[in-house]
Amino acid sequence: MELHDAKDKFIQAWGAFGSQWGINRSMAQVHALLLISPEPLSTEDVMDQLNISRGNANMNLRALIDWHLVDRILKTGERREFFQAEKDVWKIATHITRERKKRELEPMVKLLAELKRTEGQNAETKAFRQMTHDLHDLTSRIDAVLERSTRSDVQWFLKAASTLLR
Amino acid sequence: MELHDAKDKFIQAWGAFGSQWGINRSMAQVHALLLISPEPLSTEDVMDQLNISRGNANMNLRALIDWHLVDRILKTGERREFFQAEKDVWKIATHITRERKKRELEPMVKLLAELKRTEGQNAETKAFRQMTHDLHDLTSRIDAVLERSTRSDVQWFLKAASTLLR
DNA sequence: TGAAAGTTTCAAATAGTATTGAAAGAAAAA
DNA sequence: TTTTTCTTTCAATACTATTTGAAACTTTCA
Repeated sequence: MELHDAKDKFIQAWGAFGSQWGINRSMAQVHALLLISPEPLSTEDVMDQLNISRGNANMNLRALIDWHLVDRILKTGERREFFQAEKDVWKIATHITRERKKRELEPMVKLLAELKRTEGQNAETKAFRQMTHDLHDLTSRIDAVLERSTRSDVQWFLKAASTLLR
Repeated sequence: MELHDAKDKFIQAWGAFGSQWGINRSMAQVHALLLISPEPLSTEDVMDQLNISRGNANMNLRALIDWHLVDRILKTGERREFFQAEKDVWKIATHITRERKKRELEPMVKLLAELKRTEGQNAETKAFRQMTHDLHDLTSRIDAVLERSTRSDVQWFLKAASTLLR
C-alpha cells in the first residue's frame, strides 16, 4: 500500500475508534496525524493535512496537551509553535487510562459507595442495595487493578510479564 | 437518601457514564432501570419510568438483548413481553468486554497488522511503520489479556484472585 | 511604538445522533 | 374472520456535539 493511503486509513480508523470510545473524532485524528509524523507539526500543517479549521485544530491540540498526549515544541528562530505526540505507546496507554479513571471511574465508584447505603426493607430497596453494592465492588476492583497497572514503578514489570505471556 | 432519589441518581449517572464510553444514554438508562428492578418490566413500565417514547424503549430494549444484557421474559397468561436484566455483574462486565473487543478492538488489531507492513525507506514511512508496529503490539497484547480474562473457564480464578488481592 | 505573525476565543452554522409518534405488522383471542 | 393487544418500523423532528471563521488578543521584531 502507498504511504499516503496507509496514513489516511490509519487516521480515519483512529478517528472512528476514538469516537466509539467517547473521544471526539477530530481530536483522535489530530492525535493520529501527530503519532505518525517524524517531525513536529505546526497548527497550519494540521489544518492542511486534515482539512479542518484553525479553531478546531487549536482546540484539539490544546485538549491533547491537556491529556499529556502531545507536547508543545518551540524551535529556535521560529515564531510558530510546533506540536509533537508522545511516541511511547505504553506511556500513551497509561496516560489515557489514568486520566479517564480519574475523570470518570472514580466519581462513579464514589457515587455507588453512597448509593449502596440507601436504607429500607422492601424488595425494591433490597434489590437496589444489592446491585449498587455489587457494582461498587466491581468498579472499585477495576479501579484498583488500573491503579496498580499504571503506576510508573510497575510498568517495567508489566512490560516484561506481558512479553513472557505472549 | 430516599429510594426514589437514589434510583434517579443511579439512572442518571449510569446514563452519563455510558455516554462517556460511547453508549447511547437511553440504552444505558434502560439498562440501569432494569438492573435495579427486582421484577421484570414491560415496555410500558420502561416508557413510564424513564419518560421515553415507545419507539425509543423498544429500540433500546432490543439493543440490550442483542448485547446479552437483558432477557425477554414471557409470563404465563400474559400477552405482553417483560424484560429482565442479567444481574451478575461479572457476567455483565464479561459480555460487554467480549462484545466490544470483537466489534472494535479486533478490527483495529487487524488493520494495524496490515498497515505496519507498508513499504518504503524514507523517514516518514519508517516513522509510520514504527508507530503502527508498536500500536499493533500494544493492542494485540490488550486483546490477549481480555481474551484470557473473559474466558468462562478462568472467571472463577479471577474472582478468587481479585478477592485475595483486595 | 507600530506592524506583522501567530494564537485563542466564541457566537453562529453545520453535522451528526437520538427520539418521537403514528402507521404498519404480527400474534392471539373472540 | 374480525377485533384486540402488543411490537416494530421509519420519516419527521428535536437535540447535542462539533466545527467554522472572523474578531480579539498576544508576542515578537523593526
